[in-house]
Amino acid sequence: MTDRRNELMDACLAYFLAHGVANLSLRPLGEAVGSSARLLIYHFGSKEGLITAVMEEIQARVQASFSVAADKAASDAGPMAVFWAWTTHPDNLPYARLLYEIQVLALRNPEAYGAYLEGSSSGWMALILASMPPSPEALSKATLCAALIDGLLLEFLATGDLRRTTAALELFSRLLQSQPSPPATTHKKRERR
Amino acid sequence: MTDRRNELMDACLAYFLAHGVANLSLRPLGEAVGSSARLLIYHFGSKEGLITAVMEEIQARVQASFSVAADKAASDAGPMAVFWAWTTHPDNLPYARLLYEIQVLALRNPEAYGAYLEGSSSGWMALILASMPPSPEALSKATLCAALIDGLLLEFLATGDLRRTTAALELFSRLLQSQPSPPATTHKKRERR
DNA sequence: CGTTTCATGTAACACTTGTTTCATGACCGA
DNA sequence: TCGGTCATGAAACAAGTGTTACATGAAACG
Repeated sequence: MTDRRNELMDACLAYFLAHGVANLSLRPLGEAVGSSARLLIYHFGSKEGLITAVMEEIQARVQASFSVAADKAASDAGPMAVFWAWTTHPDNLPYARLLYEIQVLALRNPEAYGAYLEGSSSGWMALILASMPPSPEALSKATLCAALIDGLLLEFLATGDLRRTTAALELFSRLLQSQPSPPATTHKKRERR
Repeated sequence: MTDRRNELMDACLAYFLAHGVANLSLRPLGEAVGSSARLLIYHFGSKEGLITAVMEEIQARVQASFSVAADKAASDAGPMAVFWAWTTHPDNLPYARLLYEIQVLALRNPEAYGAYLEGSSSGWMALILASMPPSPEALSKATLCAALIDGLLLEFLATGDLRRTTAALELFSRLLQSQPSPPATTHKKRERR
């Protein structure tokens, strides 16, 4: 019943990753996936329905793929290094690019794209917070880490310079580990790692 | 001679800041600026010519506005704090949003938008590098600072949470100042931790 | 077999896109 | 006053947009 629909969904997903969603047009998309604009509307109701369906699928895949990677290397390296390695992998990079695109689109019309932002930067915040020991600065620290990954990833996408961006991340990790405790706490308690 | 053109340019610039450039359409733009698509093409040659002209003007304004702010508070606070305060100012924020938009657009078609990326993240790299003492880790450090500002700004644009993002930036500044020297220099190899 | 549902193709509809053509004033130097 | 740029308007053009109406073939089910 939804057999052909699933096939189309997979093909559309690949097309989204390759061409983005900002200037999406049904007729070229239909032709690229071996179908037609007519059938895309038939199976997904409308262009917006198609985008919604595909983006939900993308979000599910991203989370699934990342959770696998995160479990596998839970305490192997730092969580940030794990996430960085996963995101910059060539297989996963198109997802990041697409999520950036949607995030920027959502800045202008949140009612259309705001729903997909859960999987983006602020969505990872909770995940980061959960993997951190609670502290009065946990929120700032999580924001810091998330923003840094975001910025480095955008820089990597723009320049393709994996070495420089990775070096910057490693420098940050060193900074983070060298100073676990903020300047003014009650009384300098030893932090064990 | 180019009198009316300058008026139109100013109005278009404001429209760009308010509505973005991704889904720009000449007829609504013309109406919004008290003109018509016909005249926009007449004065700027084509839609692309208009975008080029307006983006160049925007870039000039951004650099001018920021250099003023930077001179005024050169060593007042840290350079990052100065830049952060300038960027998050409500008057300047639309510029950042537009530059993000163009940066993401440039990820998909660099031949159209790549030229405007000089004012964006990687463009600031040289500026940051110049304001830093030279060191073997200067490049990583500059990349780190630029990416962090980028990520935090994107997070601020998406969530509007100025307090949290600013706190994260301050935490980062503290981290940076607490560890000015990298781990492995010539002497002093007691970096074992 | 008849009927109903699903999948698909063709063609159209109403609309928007960037751009161009033609025409009309307005102003300005000669 | 004449000629010539400059600015502007109305309308059209070809192409592309999402979407829909109509028709058709196949397959499933009674």
